[in-house]
Amino acid sequence: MPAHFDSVFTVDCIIFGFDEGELKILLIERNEAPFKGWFALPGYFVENTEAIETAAQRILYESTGLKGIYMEQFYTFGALGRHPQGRVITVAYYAMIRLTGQKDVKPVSDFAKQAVWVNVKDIPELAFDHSRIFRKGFEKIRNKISYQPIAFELLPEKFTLTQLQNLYEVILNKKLDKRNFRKKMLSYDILKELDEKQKGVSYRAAKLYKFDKRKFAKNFHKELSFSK
Amino acid sequence: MPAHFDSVFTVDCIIFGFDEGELKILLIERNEAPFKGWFALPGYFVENTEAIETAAQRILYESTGLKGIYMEQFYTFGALGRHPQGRVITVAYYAMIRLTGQKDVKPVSDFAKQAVWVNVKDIPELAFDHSRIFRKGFEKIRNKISYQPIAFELLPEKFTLTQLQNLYEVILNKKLDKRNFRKKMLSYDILKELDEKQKGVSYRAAKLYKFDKRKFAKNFHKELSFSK
DNA sequence: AATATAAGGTGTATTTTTTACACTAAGCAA
DNA sequence: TTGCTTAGTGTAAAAAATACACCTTATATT
Repeated sequence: MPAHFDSVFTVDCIIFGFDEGELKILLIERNEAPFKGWFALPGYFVENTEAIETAAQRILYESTGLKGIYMEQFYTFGALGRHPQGRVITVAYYAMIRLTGQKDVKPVSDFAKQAVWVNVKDIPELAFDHSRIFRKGFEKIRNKISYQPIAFELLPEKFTLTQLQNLYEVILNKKLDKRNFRKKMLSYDILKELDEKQKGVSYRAAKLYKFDKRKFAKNFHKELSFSK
Repeated sequence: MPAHFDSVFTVDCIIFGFDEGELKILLIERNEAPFKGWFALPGYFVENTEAIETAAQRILYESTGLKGIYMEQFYTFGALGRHPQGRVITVAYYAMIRLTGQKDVKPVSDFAKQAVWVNVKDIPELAFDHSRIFRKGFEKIRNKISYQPIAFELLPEKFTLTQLQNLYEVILNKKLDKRNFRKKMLSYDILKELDEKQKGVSYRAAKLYKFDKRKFAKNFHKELSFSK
């Protein structure tokens, strides 16, 4: 690696997952200088023959083994001095993935010692300006969830309304009213009620729902919003 | 200029102005290849010792002679093949400026033959992927105006409610109801009513208002929105 | 001075959306 | 059978959004 960079750019990714009622992101522990031993967002240099999008997809794949996940670019960081070795521009993306719980995450690249899922409430100080990048990205999805149904990507394909509400609650960081939440969510008419019920719970099982892309495309001109 | 670039990046700016009831952007006519003779967004390469923000400010200054205007980064374009000479990443910003009508715009740099204000409804096909950049930026301010008072930056310091409404109408591209608009805008309590009236009109003069930053900071937790 | 012209400025009733709030039903476990 | 835990439901009140039309005021014209 060169001692000093000239106009290099990287892609960093905030990869969100929802697991056991907690919103988490994937962090890697760096295995090389600078910031060796620190936690950081998964990211790497972009090849010169690679579109930014493609680089983001590659980084996601190297971090999680997943392909074809929707990623959204949310900001580009280019302050002087944000990288100790020289001028680096970073294009930041976020992704939301479906954690089935059992799936282990094994980063392929060797610049990372390990990858871990960390609750968004417990994010430590990160390498470079990654703390700032994280805050900006988190704020972005918090805003976006209010008018776009991005939350479904974090849930299993079949989910209960209570799970959906919990997810909204952890993203928005506030309690919502159960009746109002259900009323409103159902009123958008973008969910498909299944004939199935939850299994393996030691109490009354809840109905399962699916996100219905077709209905969404037809009905979704209104905006979603939750204030209590 | 090199025949082929390696990992170079640029900043392009959409500079909005509001003049005689029309929303316009500043375009330059390119004076060098590629796309010589085409219209393009003002933009240029970023120096390696320059923060992205600084480059955006510099480009604004070179295009308009203005300094210290608020600019917002809205997207970074990095598809392969978007520049005929090689890989170029472009960070796009928009700015909103106060056109006092008489002010001429004289671009300093010699890569531009001329700079012109063009109504957003009459934008021609632009160089590179600038048409796409424009559309994305315009969409952004259209969304943003609904919940942030960015519109005031386009108006003279003192303005009438009708002027403000006209501006909203051209940005949102729809007619608004006069009584509802006024009621709502005044209800936010972010305007200061002045003791002055419009001058030089051949009909009843309207009251002038100012945007009141203090009131805004105090009162503005709600969101602005207009649907009719 | 009278009149015409053009935009300024205002209120209310209706509909829609948001909010607040509490109990019964169902399923499992002991 | 009882207890525990979450599922699931409705209504009334408040707030926000919408639809809608006429009088006022300043200037220009005759």
